Amino acid sequence: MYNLVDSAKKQIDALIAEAAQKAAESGLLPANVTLPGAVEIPRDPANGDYAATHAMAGAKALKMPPRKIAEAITAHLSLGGTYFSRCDVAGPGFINFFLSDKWFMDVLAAVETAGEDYGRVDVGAGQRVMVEFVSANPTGPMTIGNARGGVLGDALAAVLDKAGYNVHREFYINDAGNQVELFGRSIEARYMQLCLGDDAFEFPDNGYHGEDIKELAKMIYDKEGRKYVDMPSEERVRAFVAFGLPHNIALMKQHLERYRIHYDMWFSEKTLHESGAVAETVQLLAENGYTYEKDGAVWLKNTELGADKDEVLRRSNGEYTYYAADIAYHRNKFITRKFDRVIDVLGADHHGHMIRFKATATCPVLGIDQERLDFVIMQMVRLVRDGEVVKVSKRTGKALTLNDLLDEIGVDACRFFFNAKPDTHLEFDLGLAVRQDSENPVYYVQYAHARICSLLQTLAAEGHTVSKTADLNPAVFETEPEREVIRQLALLPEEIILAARDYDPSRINRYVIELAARFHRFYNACRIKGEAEDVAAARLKLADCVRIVIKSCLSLIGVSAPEKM
RNA sequence: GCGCCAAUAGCUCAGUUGGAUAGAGCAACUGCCUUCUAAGCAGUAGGUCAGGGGUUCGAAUCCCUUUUGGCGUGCCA
Repeated sequence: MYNLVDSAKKQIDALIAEAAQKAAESGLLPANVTLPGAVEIPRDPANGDYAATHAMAGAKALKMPPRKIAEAITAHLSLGGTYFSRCDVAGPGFINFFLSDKWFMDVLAAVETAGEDYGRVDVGAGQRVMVEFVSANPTGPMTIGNARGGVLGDALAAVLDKAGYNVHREFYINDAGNQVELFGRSIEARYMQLCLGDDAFEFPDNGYHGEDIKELAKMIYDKEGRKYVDMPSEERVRAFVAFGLPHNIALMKQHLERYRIHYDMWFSEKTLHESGAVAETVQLLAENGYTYEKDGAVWLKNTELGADKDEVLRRSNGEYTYYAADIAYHRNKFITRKFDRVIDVLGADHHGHMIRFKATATCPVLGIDQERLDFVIMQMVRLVRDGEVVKVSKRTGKALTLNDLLDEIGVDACRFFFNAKPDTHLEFDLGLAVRQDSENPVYYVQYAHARICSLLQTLAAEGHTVSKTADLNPAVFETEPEREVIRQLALLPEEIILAARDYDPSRINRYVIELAARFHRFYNACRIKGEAEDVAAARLKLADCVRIVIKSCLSLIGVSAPEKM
């Protein structure tokens, strides 16, 4: 575990505390003061590699001008044996620290030692965390919204893994309930129309109008002919569901694998009904007075738990609702399978459900630890074609499927593009996305990787191989572009910590774009061939470290790192 | 109506627990390949951080409010 940024910041905290103590002893500062400031990385490197705000933050408590406090501190700082070569007081009272050569070398050494595991931290301490994501209804193909949820969930899981959590990826299959019934009746209608003519059988209200339903009916017809025509409707629908669901689920698995998403488990909602877990959960709530009956249905007193409305758990027809099953499902996650933390990645169209479910989770008899249940709500994807918003709906069948999207723009571009901050709306312009040119930032990053691979290969052919950090001249990185690259390399562990803390894997995109940019700048400003031997060796090492980190970041977000472009 | 999310350059978006002169990409314009990949780099131009109050040494960031947009508010999932 290497985190040179954290090490440097901690050193500064300690240095300032020590200097403040000495300043107090010499009477320059009041005694027994603790300064609350923070250590930051200034935007402009002219303001130092790190800046401490302690003097400004403490001005009020000490009743002294910030600059005077800063000067009292710096007068007592001893930087010998630290990562810093000098420090200044600047602006309103910042104490700016400048890094020494040793720090830059230690960063490269950290990348060298850890390899592609560089950036790993242990904030998770091995806690078991489940990330449930996509969980699309198996009543049709996955859409562009699922494309976003898939990337977000999978990359979040990868980030949490790198942050030291024990991660489990799960897909919840909604293979029970009304929508499944409707799915079966939609196939039935298409099948009967195929056998008896379009007007011979009425299509159900709110049925699924997609082409895929017609194809399923056609497959049944081609395989078994008119066998089902005279069967009672109920039996026929059951048979069609039994055919259609596994077919669709297999297809979803196939498409998600293509999207480089692999689940540890596909969890069937139906099994919760069959095992009695749903009935048991509703029973438990009823026994403890959290339910009431109205109009023949069983309701959950969710308003008593802080929600804006009550929920039906068992419909008047005797069937349990999705809501009841979802409670049972979360009891399964926490109680049966004992996950330390559960994260559900949901679309914004489910946020109402999330809010009410959070209220339900406070119900003490359920044993769901709401402190350990988190939601990532991702805003909708707006699909735009030629400047016009395209309306999509699974039920009307007018959706662009995930698989079509992968055909059009490729897995890499798709994974990179959809890994955007969850809580902002994402505009997806079809015309733009189809373009496989430099407009897409994924090529920018991949190009940096390919460029380095080519560079290493070319130089290796001339006898220049990558050295060990220990063999480098420690004072050789003199130019700003070189140092900028190393500063960025050092930042990865912090990025992993923040991405895991905020459930925002898109930080990795931004991080790796910035790393690539700094590398390209370095590449244009600094040559390797023809330079003095120690300079060439150090720069080659630098390039190799960038290669390692780009590759591991891309792998984290599920994007390939080509060696040639 | 109520609830959740958002509003930053012409467009798409960054902006680290409140920090120094608000950044990048695209689009526009100007340069840079007989030398390691020009899918690259350097530069120019572009801003009432939606509007208005407040908190403090200091606000795009925190609080209040108004406006605009998206989503939700089913015995659907």
